[in-house]
Amino acid sequence: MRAAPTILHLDMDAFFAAVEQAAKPSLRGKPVIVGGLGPRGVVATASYEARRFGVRSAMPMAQARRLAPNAAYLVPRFTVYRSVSLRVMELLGRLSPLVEPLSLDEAFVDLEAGGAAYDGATARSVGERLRRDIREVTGLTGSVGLAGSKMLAKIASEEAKPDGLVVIEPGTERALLAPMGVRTLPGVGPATEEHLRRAGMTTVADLAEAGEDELVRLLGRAHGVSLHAMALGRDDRPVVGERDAKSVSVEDTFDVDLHDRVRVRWEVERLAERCVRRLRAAGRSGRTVVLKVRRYDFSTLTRSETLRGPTDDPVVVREAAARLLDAVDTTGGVRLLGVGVSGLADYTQEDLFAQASAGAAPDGPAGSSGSAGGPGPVVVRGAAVPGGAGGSSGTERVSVPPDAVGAVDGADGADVEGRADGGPAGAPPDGSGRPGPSGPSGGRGPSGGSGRPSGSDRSEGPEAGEGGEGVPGERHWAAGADVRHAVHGAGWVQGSGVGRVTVRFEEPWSAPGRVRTFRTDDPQLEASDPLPLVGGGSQPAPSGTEPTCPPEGGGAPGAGGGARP
DNA sequence: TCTGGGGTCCTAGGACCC
DNA sequence: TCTGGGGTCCTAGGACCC
Repeated sequence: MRAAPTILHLDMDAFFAAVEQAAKPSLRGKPVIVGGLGPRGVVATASYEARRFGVRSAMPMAQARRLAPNAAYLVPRFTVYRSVSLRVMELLGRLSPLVEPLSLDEAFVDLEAGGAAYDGATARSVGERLRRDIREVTGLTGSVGLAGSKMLAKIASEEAKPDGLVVIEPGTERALLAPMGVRTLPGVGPATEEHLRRAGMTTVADLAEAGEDELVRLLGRAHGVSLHAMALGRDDRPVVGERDAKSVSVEDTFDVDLHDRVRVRWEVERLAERCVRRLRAAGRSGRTVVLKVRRYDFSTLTRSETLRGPTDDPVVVREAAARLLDAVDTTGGVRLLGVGVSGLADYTQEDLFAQASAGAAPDGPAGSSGSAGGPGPVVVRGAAVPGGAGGSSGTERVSVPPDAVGAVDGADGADVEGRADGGPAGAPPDGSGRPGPSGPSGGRGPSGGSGRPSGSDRSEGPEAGEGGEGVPGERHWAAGADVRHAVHGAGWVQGSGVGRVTVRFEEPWSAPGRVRTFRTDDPQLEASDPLPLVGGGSQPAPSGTEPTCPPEGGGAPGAGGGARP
């Protein structure tokens, strides 16, 4: 809690949807909903136009379609969101060395640390300038909150939405918070809210009044103490820059529940390999493998196994995941499967190599039972070894021998080898022809029909390397995806079905474009990379036209029904 | 046509050790 | 040989956030 409102919280307005509107002129001013499009999809972001119909984040897509049947429904394009986000984060970096990103569209900035502001007036002008810069560089709007603590800065930006700025002057926070609902405070979700309500507390003032002891009794130590402090407006959490990830995981929800045990196993192995690819892309290895299973009735369980040393070997992770699956009853059907790795080690393969060639390869029972030494640089490779409390399992963990280099940088060497011994090959065991769940919905990919599973993969890794998911035979065109036609140029998929695909040909800087329909197997049509949103640096300038301002965009003439895929 | 995907943090019990 | 007690690691689950 500081005496000047020099903690800034930025929250981009309806980020994914706003990016889509900036990229697709015909959608400006119209309801746009981004999320999974399959039968089990949910809304990731709804534009403000769509919110007027009652559509909200995390709402099942089916419900959104009932509320706003004429909205444009689009699959997320994380590559684009990530690049826009990078631009925004760069702007924040100019204000202070202390920037704490919370997600692609949100961050805290410590203005004091950057010497950018020292009181309410300077903070406000920094915030206003930031908003202008963001608009200029990205064409999008963001809301800014300024206060003396993170909690209040975040509450302020929420109040500022959309497209605004709010400063909470230190000294006024208690009075401001008192009448607000408990859900305003970070860390209070539906469960805690209900818990508190049953105890007769619905406002922040109620919490402050209840006292710390009472809240601890009700909610447990950590939660109770922090909630009481927050209710009094006290929050000393510092803004912290880049933090290392603590786990990496991937999961898929299937369009229809999986019953076939062989298929379930095959999916688990596939997920394990995807997970390892992400792990490696981040240059890390991990010690605990976690399997997640959500059953037909939505009950969810996790099983984990801790190895004797960290690994990034796909074979090891795959086999551990498969072992964990063996102990899970899946009768009744499986809705979701996930594989994760935690207990991440900091060093990379390069370090290990250096270490191995330096002859410093560790020996002896590192990290075995007890605390001695912690997880040393012991890489589990080849032989999978649970390192449970007893540590009795006889299998040897293997440290990296110098000659393992081939397997190390040839990540795929290990991969291929793994497949030879029964790992997932190119097609699912049930012969359904595609790895993705094939359901009544016509065989869309996992994760709600983005077509390609990576469509909803927000990994920072090279998601294109995910194997492409090439469906032999028919091509699938996801709504919102970028395409290029040999004659008509750049466009995006507005919808597809019964052997036809409808494409709107327009670019971020063009006027709303025309729609044409093709056969799904039209050889002149191909998937393409996304176009950059706005000029800037190396990008093609939006010659002559207005800088992209999503909400207006010139009224989107001639877009009768244009928003509907 | 019920409920995504990627994370973080906390709690609680049991094993194990000193 | 009656039951202490603290610390760490592991596992499982739950709440929450975007």
